[in-house]
Amino acid sequence: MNYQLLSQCPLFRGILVQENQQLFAKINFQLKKFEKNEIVVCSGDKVTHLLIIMEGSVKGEMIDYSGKTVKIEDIEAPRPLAAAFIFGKENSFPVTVTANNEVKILAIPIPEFLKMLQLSTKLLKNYLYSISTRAQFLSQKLHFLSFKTIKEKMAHFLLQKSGERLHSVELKNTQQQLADLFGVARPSLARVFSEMQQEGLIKIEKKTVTLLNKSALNELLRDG
Amino acid sequence: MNYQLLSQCPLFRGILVQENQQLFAKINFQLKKFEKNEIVVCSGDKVTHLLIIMEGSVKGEMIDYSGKTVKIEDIEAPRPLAAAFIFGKENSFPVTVTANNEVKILAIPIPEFLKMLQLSTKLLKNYLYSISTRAQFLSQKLHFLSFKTIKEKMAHFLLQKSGERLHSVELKNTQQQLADLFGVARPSLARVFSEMQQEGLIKIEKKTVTLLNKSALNELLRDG
DNA sequence: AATGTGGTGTATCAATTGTTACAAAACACT
DNA sequence: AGTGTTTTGTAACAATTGATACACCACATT
Repeated sequence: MNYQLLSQCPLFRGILVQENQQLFAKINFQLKKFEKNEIVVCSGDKVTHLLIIMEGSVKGEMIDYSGKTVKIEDIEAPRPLAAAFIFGKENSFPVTVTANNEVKILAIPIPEFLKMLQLSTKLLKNYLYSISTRAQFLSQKLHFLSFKTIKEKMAHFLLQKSGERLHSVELKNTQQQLADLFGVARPSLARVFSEMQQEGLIKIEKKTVTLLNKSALNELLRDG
Repeated sequence: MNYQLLSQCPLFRGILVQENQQLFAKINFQLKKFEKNEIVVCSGDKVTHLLIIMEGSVKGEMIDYSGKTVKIEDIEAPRPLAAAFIFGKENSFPVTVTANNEVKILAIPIPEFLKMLQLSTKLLKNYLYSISTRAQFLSQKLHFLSFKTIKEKMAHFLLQKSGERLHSVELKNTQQQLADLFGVARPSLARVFSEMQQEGLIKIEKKTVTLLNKSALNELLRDG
């Protein structure tokens, strides 16, 4: 197996090639090959292994309620597959995964992976880091979506960017990119910008947004 | 320490009292007492310990950007505190935690907790289960919020409830409860119900919703 | 039967946002 | 400076939803 490549995978980052070799020597695992268009896992399959793509890329497709398939995302080597679904309540794949090209996949049975986690503190840390960070990311995203109006989202965004001390924010994205991030239409975003400016909440000069009234911005979040 | 109580905590569920005793004998930990209104952790503090509330309850408060505090939630014993923030990228508390009454808190340094995870397979499983399930929950919630119109949310809800085979759904909640779940106003929900009925998508009889055109419902999700 | 209560269907109006369109401004490149 | 492209500001209108109000129905209680 290519341990050099493995160490590029977030899960095994920072672990010496030699350590990995010793680690894998103690457990059972399989290295599976899939031809192009071959199905790797089916939606609904029980998750029994940790699957790590070592070579090639796969696509995830969801089967909708009428039977049609909709492409979700591409995953490229070297990355684990559905890491959040290994140990959770719902332990069957939500998507059907198909090989985009010739693919090599490392399959570690869950009990074996548990063993590995207990053998290597670094691996355990890496794994906990990855799923915790993902949970944090989701949690933050969810909090962001909980703001209903564009003005609230904007206030939250600006306050977060500025931190506790600063009173100005440098926008590094275009309005269009910001609008996409917020999930709103670009003119709507621009309208909110000019409204907030008229209300004396912010001042916009080119790409710099100055927060003139942080307290008022905060109240927008609470009352909304 | 009260190991009986500990085993009621999701993290230690299914582990014999005796095992827990042996486990805790091998590590360093502290049992801290806090008086009412005493601050347990401050927003911004580095997360250095796993904190588990053993007795009493605490409240989490967020300090906003202008310095005011806003209550977020109450947490009652026995439950861990901010379990998702222990190992993630952002490893400082997002909230300030204060004791609601006299509180006993079990504090395990992170390196010690890692040791415990490697010593007890059951504990490791429990912990992975809890944070994975949380990630799944968040992911699902996020997916749900990604639908913009009420009609889309409704279609998703009904298709999910009905599954692949069934063609009818029994509503176990009132419209008000459903509206709260969707985060919309009750009359808006009722309006969407009647619109979808007029369009021939569904049929409503008392608490039973019959899905007349699953394909059309699916297309609502994709195009929206 | 009378009454009260909670849930539902619906209408009206206001607020917010999306859509489309277009002009001005900023920018990059020659 | 001149030209073409991207970005921004803004307006007019449509679509969606929230807010409020009220009538109606089902049901339980008396």
